[in-house]
Amino acid sequence: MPELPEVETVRQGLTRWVTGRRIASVEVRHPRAVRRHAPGGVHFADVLADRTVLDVRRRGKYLWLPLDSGDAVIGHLGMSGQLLVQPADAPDETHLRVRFRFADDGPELRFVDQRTFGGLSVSAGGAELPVEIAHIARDPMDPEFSDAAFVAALRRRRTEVKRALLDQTLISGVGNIYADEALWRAKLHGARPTDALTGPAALRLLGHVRDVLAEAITSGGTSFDALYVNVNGESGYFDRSLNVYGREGQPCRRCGAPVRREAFMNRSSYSCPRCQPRPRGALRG
DNA sequence: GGTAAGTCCTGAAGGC
DNA sequence: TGCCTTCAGGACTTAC
Repeated sequence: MPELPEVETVRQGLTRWVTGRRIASVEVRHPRAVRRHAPGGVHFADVLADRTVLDVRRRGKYLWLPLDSGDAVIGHLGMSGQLLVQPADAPDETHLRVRFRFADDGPELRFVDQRTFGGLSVSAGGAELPVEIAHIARDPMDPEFSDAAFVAALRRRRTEVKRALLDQTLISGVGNIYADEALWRAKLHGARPTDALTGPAALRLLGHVRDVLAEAITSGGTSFDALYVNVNGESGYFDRSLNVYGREGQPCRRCGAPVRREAFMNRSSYSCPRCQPRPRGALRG
Protein backbone atom coordinates (compact mmCIF):
# COMPACT_ATOMS: atom_id res chain seq x y z
CA MET A 1 0.00 0.00 0.00
CA PRO A 2 1.88 3.01 -1.19
CA GLU A 3 2.46 5.73 1.35
CA LEU A 4 5.04 8.47 1.24
CA PRO A 5 8.13 6.24 1.53
CA GLU A 6 6.90 4.02 -1.29
CA VAL A 7 6.06 6.98 -3.49
CA GLU A 8 9.45 8.56 -2.76
CA THR A 9 11.14 5.29 -3.73
CA VAL A 10 9.20 5.32 -7.00
CA ARG A 11 10.11 8.98 -7.57
CA GLN A 12 13.79 8.23 -7.19
CA GLY A 13 13.53 5.32 -9.60
CA LEU A 14 11.62 7.32 -12.19
CA THR A 15 14.07 10.19 -11.94
CA ARG A 16 16.79 7.82 -12.98
CA TRP A 17 14.87 6.04 -15.72
CA VAL A 18 12.65 8.62 -17.47
CA THR A 19 14.12 12.10 -16.92
CA GLY A 20 15.27 13.62 -20.19
CA ARG A 21 13.48 11.05 -22.37
CA ARG A 22 11.01 12.00 -25.08
CA ILE A 23 7.64 10.26 -25.08
CA ALA A 24 6.82 8.73 -28.47
CA SER A 25 3.31 7.49 -27.76
CA VAL A 26 0.92 6.68 -24.94
CA GLU A 27 -1.53 3.81 -24.85
CA VAL A 28 -4.49 4.05 -22.46
CA ARG A 29 -5.79 0.55 -21.88
CA HIS A 30 -8.38 1.29 -19.19
CA PRO A 31 -10.45 4.50 -19.05
CA ARG A 32 -10.69 4.47 -15.27
CA ALA A 33 -6.92 4.92 -15.02
CA VAL A 34 -7.27 8.40 -16.56
CA ARG A 35 -10.67 9.30 -15.07
CA ARG A 36 -9.18 12.42 -13.47
CA HIS A 37 -8.23 13.63 -16.92
CA ALA A 38 -11.52 15.28 -17.86
CA PRO A 39 -10.95 15.51 -21.66
CA GLY A 40 -10.55 11.73 -21.79
CA GLY A 41 -8.03 9.09 -22.73
CA VAL A 42 -7.54 10.08 -26.37
CA HIS A 43 -6.71 13.64 -25.36
CA PHE A 44 -4.42 12.33 -22.64
CA ALA A 45 -2.39 10.38 -25.19
CA ASP A 46 -2.38 13.18 -27.79
CA VAL A 47 -1.12 15.88 -25.47
CA LEU A 48 1.79 13.72 -24.27
CA ALA A 49 3.13 12.57 -27.62
CA ASP A 50 6.54 14.06 -28.50
CA ARG A 51 6.93 15.69 -25.09
CA THR A 52 10.10 15.35 -23.04
CA VAL A 53 10.06 14.54 -19.33
CA LEU A 54 12.11 17.15 -17.47
CA ASP A 55 11.93 15.92 -13.88
CA VAL A 56 9.99 13.79 -11.37
CA ARG A 57 8.56 15.58 -8.34
CA ARG A 58 6.41 14.63 -5.39
CA ARG A 59 3.89 16.30 -3.07
CA GLY A 60 2.70 13.88 -0.40
CA LYS A 61 1.64 10.71 -2.20
CA TYR A 62 1.24 12.48 -5.55
CA LEU A 63 3.91 12.44 -8.23
CA TRP A 64 4.14 14.80 -11.14
CA LEU A 65 6.38 14.84 -14.20
CA PRO A 66 7.02 18.33 -15.59
CA LEU A 67 7.19 18.32 -19.39
CA ASP A 68 8.91 20.57 -21.91
CA SER A 69 5.43 21.83 -22.91
CA GLY A 70 4.89 23.41 -19.48
CA ASP A 71 2.27 20.77 -18.67
CA ALA A 72 2.78 17.93 -16.22
CA VAL A 73 1.70 14.32 -15.87
CA ILE A 74 0.12 13.80 -12.44
CA GLY A 75 0.17 10.33 -10.94
CA HIS A 76 -1.31 8.75 -7.82
CA LEU A 77 -0.76 5.09 -7.04
CA GLY A 78 -3.93 4.68 -4.98
CA MET A 79 -3.63 1.52 -2.96
CA SER A 80 -2.38 -0.91 -5.57
CA GLY A 81 -0.76 1.16 -8.31
CA GLN A 82 2.73 0.59 -9.66
CA LEU A 83 4.87 2.54 -12.09
CA LEU A 84 7.15 -0.01 -13.69
CA VAL A 85 10.06 0.49 -16.06
CA GLN A 86 10.03 -2.55 -18.31
CA PRO A 87 11.81 -3.70 -21.46
CA ALA A 88 9.56 -3.17 -24.47
CA ASP A 89 9.42 -6.90 -25.12
CA ALA A 90 8.37 -7.81 -21.56
CA PRO A 91 4.92 -9.45 -21.45
CA ASP A 92 2.02 -7.16 -20.53
CA GLU A 93 1.06 -7.24 -16.87
CA THR A 94 -2.46 -8.51 -16.10
CA HIS A 95 -3.52 -5.12 -14.79
CA LEU A 96 -1.58 -2.92 -17.21
CA ARG A 97 -3.58 0.32 -17.54
CA VAL A 98 -1.34 2.83 -19.33
CA ARG A 99 1.84 2.34 -21.39
CA PHE A 100 4.38 5.04 -22.29
CA ARG A 101 6.70 4.33 -25.21
CA PHE A 102 9.77 6.51 -25.68
CA ALA A 103 11.43 7.86 -28.78
CA ASP A 104 14.74 6.18 -27.87
CA ASP A 105 13.09 2.72 -28.08
CA GLY A 106 14.38 2.10 -24.56
CA PRO A 107 12.42 0.66 -21.64
CA GLU A 108 8.71 1.48 -21.40
CA LEU A 109 7.00 3.14 -18.47
CA ARG A 110 3.94 1.16 -17.40
CA PHE A 111 1.16 2.09 -15.02
CA VAL A 112 -0.16 -1.12 -13.53
CA ASP A 113 -3.04 -1.01 -11.05
CA GLN A 114 -5.12 -3.93 -9.87
CA ARG A 115 -7.80 -2.06 -7.91
CA THR A 116 -7.74 1.15 -9.97
CA PHE A 117 -7.86 3.54 -7.02
CA GLY A 118 -4.87 5.26 -8.56
CA GLY A 119 -4.72 7.15 -11.81
CA LEU A 120 -2.94 9.51 -14.17
CA SER A 121 -3.90 12.88 -15.63
CA VAL A 122 -2.30 15.82 -17.40
CA SER A 123 -2.26 19.19 -15.68
CA ALA A 124 -2.24 22.06 -18.17
CA GLY A 125 0.55 24.45 -17.23
CA GLY A 126 1.22 22.43 -14.10
CA ALA A 127 4.95 21.92 -14.44
CA GLU A 128 5.83 23.96 -11.35
CA LEU A 129 3.00 22.71 -9.10
CA PRO A 130 -0.22 21.33 -10.61
CA VAL A 131 -3.27 23.22 -9.36
CA GLU A 132 -5.00 19.86 -8.93
CA ILE A 133 -2.70 18.98 -6.05
CA ALA A 134 -1.98 22.44 -4.65
CA HIS A 135 -4.33 21.72 -1.72
CA ILE A 136 -2.10 18.88 -0.52
CA ALA A 137 0.04 19.94 2.43
CA ARG A 138 3.79 19.57 2.44
CA ASP A 139 5.13 16.39 3.99
CA PRO A 140 7.29 16.38 7.12
CA MET A 141 10.41 15.50 5.12
CA ASP A 142 9.98 18.67 3.03
CA PRO A 143 12.56 21.33 4.01
CA GLU A 144 9.80 23.97 3.87
CA PHE A 145 7.47 22.07 6.21
CA SER A 146 6.79 24.21 9.28
CA ASP A 147 6.69 22.28 12.56
CA ALA A 148 5.21 25.24 14.44
CA ALA A 149 2.46 25.79 11.88
CA PHE A 150 1.58 22.10 11.93
CA VAL A 151 1.37 21.98 15.72
CA ALA A 152 -0.83 25.07 15.78
CA ALA A 153 -3.12 23.75 13.03
CA LEU A 154 -3.36 20.33 14.69
CA ARG A 155 -4.40 21.80 18.03
CA ARG A 156 -6.97 24.03 16.36
CA ARG A 157 -8.74 20.97 14.97
CA ARG A 158 -11.64 19.46 16.83
CA THR A 159 -11.21 15.86 15.81
CA GLU A 160 -9.30 12.69 16.72
CA VAL A 161 -5.53 12.66 16.33
CA LYS A 162 -5.35 9.71 13.93
CA ARG A 163 -7.97 11.23 11.67
CA ALA A 164 -5.92 14.43 11.65
CA LEU A 165 -2.73 12.55 10.71
CA LEU A 166 -4.56 11.09 7.70
CA ASP A 167 -5.80 14.51 6.55
CA GLN A 168 -3.57 15.30 3.56
CA THR A 169 -4.44 19.00 3.75
CA LEU A 170 -2.89 19.17 7.24
CA ILE A 171 0.14 16.94 6.74
CA SER A 172 0.75 14.80 3.68
CA GLY A 173 2.29 11.43 3.11
CA VAL A 174 0.95 9.67 6.22
CA GLY A 175 -1.35 6.72 5.61
CA ASN A 176 -2.96 4.13 7.83
CA ILE A 177 0.19 2.10 8.44
CA TYR A 178 2.55 4.89 9.43
CA ALA A 179 -0.12 6.72 11.43
CA ASP A 180 -0.47 3.63 13.63
CA GLU A 181 3.30 3.22 13.92
CA ALA A 182 3.87 6.88 14.88
CA LEU A 183 1.04 6.81 17.45
CA TRP A 184 2.52 3.67 18.99
CA ARG A 185 5.92 5.33 19.31
CA ALA A 186 4.30 8.43 20.84
CA LYS A 187 2.24 6.24 23.21
CA LEU A 188 -0.93 7.98 22.05
CA HIS A 189 -4.27 6.39 21.23
CA GLY A 190 -5.60 7.49 17.84
CA ALA A 191 -8.89 8.59 19.37
CA ARG A 192 -7.22 11.27 21.48
CA PRO A 193 -8.80 14.66 20.75
CA THR A 194 -6.43 16.97 18.90
CA ASP A 195 -7.47 20.06 20.82
CA ALA A 196 -6.46 18.39 24.10
CA LEU A 197 -2.87 17.69 22.95
CA THR A 198 -0.26 19.95 24.50
CA GLY A 199 2.15 21.71 22.19
CA PRO A 200 5.12 19.57 23.31
CA ALA A 201 3.06 16.38 22.90
CA ALA A 202 2.09 17.38 19.36
CA LEU A 203 5.72 18.16 18.58
CA ARG A 204 6.83 14.78 19.93
CA LEU A 205 4.22 13.05 17.78
CA LEU A 206 5.45 14.92 14.72
CA GLY A 207 8.99 13.78 15.51
CA HIS A 208 7.84 10.16 15.59
CA VAL A 209 5.98 10.59 12.30
CA ARG A 210 9.15 11.94 10.74
CA ASP A 211 11.28 9.12 12.19
CA VAL A 212 8.93 6.41 10.94
CA LEU A 213 8.83 7.90 7.45
CA ALA A 214 12.59 8.40 7.31
CA GLU A 215 13.28 4.83 8.37
CA ALA A 216 10.77 3.51 5.85
CA ILE A 217 12.31 5.53 3.03
CA THR A 218 15.69 4.05 3.91
CA SER A 219 14.13 0.59 3.69
CA GLY A 220 12.48 1.29 0.34
CA GLY A 221 8.94 1.23 1.68
CA THR A 222 6.55 -1.35 3.07
CA SER A 223 5.03 -4.26 1.24
CA PHE A 224 2.78 -7.05 2.46
CA ASP A 225 1.29 -8.70 -0.57
CA ALA A 226 3.51 -7.77 -3.50
CA LEU A 227 0.98 -5.17 -4.62
CA TYR A 228 3.54 -2.48 -4.02
CA VAL A 229 6.88 -2.65 -5.79
CA ASN A 230 9.31 0.01 -6.87
CA VAL A 231 9.93 0.91 -10.49
CA ASN A 232 12.07 -2.15 -11.02
CA GLY A 233 9.57 -4.53 -9.48
CA GLU A 234 11.37 -5.06 -6.19
CA SER A 235 9.40 -5.02 -2.94
CA GLY A 236 10.40 -2.95 0.04
CA TYR A 237 11.04 -4.64 3.35
CA PHE A 238 10.05 -2.10 5.98
CA ASP A 239 7.22 -4.43 7.07
CA ARG A 240 9.80 -6.36 9.07
CA SER A 241 10.20 -3.24 11.20
CA LEU A 242 6.53 -2.59 11.98
CA ASN A 243 5.73 -2.54 15.68
CA VAL A 244 1.93 -2.67 15.74
CA TYR A 245 0.41 -2.56 12.27
CA GLY A 246 -0.97 -5.96 11.28
CA ARG A 247 0.15 -7.55 14.57
CA GLU A 248 -3.21 -8.18 16.24
CA GLY A 249 -2.85 -10.51 19.24
CA GLN A 250 0.95 -10.52 19.09
CA PRO A 251 2.89 -9.08 22.04
CA CYS A 252 3.66 -5.36 22.08
CA ARG A 253 7.39 -5.02 21.47
CA ARG A 254 7.56 -2.54 24.38
CA CYS A 255 5.43 -4.03 27.15
CA GLY A 256 4.29 -7.44 25.93
CA ALA A 257 0.53 -6.79 26.05
CA PRO A 258 -1.33 -8.29 23.07
CA VAL A 259 -1.78 -5.76 20.25
CA ARG A 260 -5.43 -4.88 19.65
CA ARG A 261 -7.23 -4.15 16.40
CA GLU A 262 -10.13 -1.70 16.24
CA ALA A 263 -12.40 -0.68 13.37
CA PHE A 264 -11.72 2.83 12.15
CA MET A 265 -13.11 4.57 9.07
CA ASN A 266 -13.88 1.30 7.27
CA ARG A 267 -10.36 0.04 7.96
CA SER A 268 -8.29 -1.05 10.95
CA SER A 269 -6.32 0.61 13.69
CA TYR A 270 -3.68 -1.30 15.61
CA SER A 271 -2.44 -0.21 19.01
CA CYS A 272 -1.16 -1.44 22.37
CA PRO A 273 -3.93 -1.44 24.99
CA ARG A 274 -1.40 -0.80 27.77
CA CYS A 275 0.96 1.75 26.17
CA GLN A 276 -1.84 3.58 24.35
CA PRO A 277 -4.84 3.72 26.65
CA ARG A 278 -8.11 4.79 25.07
CA PRO A 279 -9.01 8.30 26.19
CA ARG A 280 -11.90 8.70 28.59
CA GLY A 281 -15.12 9.56 26.82
CA ALA A 282 -14.20 7.86 23.56
CA LEU A 283 -17.11 5.71 22.44
CA ARG A 284 -15.65 2.99 20.26
CA GLY A 285 -14.09 -0.20 21.48
C1' DG B 1 -19.67 -12.00 1.92
C1' DG B 2 -16.16 -9.58 4.52
C1' DT B 3 -11.78 -7.17 4.15
C1' DA B 4 -8.18 -3.90 2.81
C1' DA B 5 -6.76 0.70 1.11
C1' DG B 6 -6.61 6.64 -0.22
C1' DT B 7 -9.19 10.18 -1.97
C1' DC B 8 -13.25 12.55 -3.38
C1' DC B 9 -17.84 13.83 -2.62
C1' DT B 10 -21.91 14.86 0.00
C1' DG B 11 -24.53 15.94 3.80
C1' DA B 12 -24.38 17.19 8.66
C1' DA B 13 -22.87 20.00 12.26
C1' DG B 14 -20.93 23.92 14.30
C1' DG B 15 -19.46 28.86 14.66
C1' DC B 16 -20.32 33.58 14.08
C1' DT C 1 -31.75 33.03 9.96
C1' DG C 2 -28.09 32.29 6.90
C1' DC C 3 -23.60 31.79 5.31
C1' DC C 4 -19.19 29.71 5.72
C1' DT C 5 -16.05 26.34 7.46
C1' DT C 6 -15.09 21.98 9.36
C1' DC C 7 -16.08 17.22 10.20
C1' DA C 8 -17.84 12.36 9.43
C1' DG C 9 -18.87 8.77 6.65
C1' DG C 10 -20.08 6.55 2.24
C1' DA C 11 -18.62 5.30 -2.49
C1' DC C 12 -15.40 3.62 -5.46
C1' DT C 13 -12.65 -1.17 -6.85
C1' DT C 14 -11.10 -6.05 -6.95
C1' DA C 15 -8.54 -10.19 -5.41
C1' DC C 16 -8.50 -13.19 -1.84
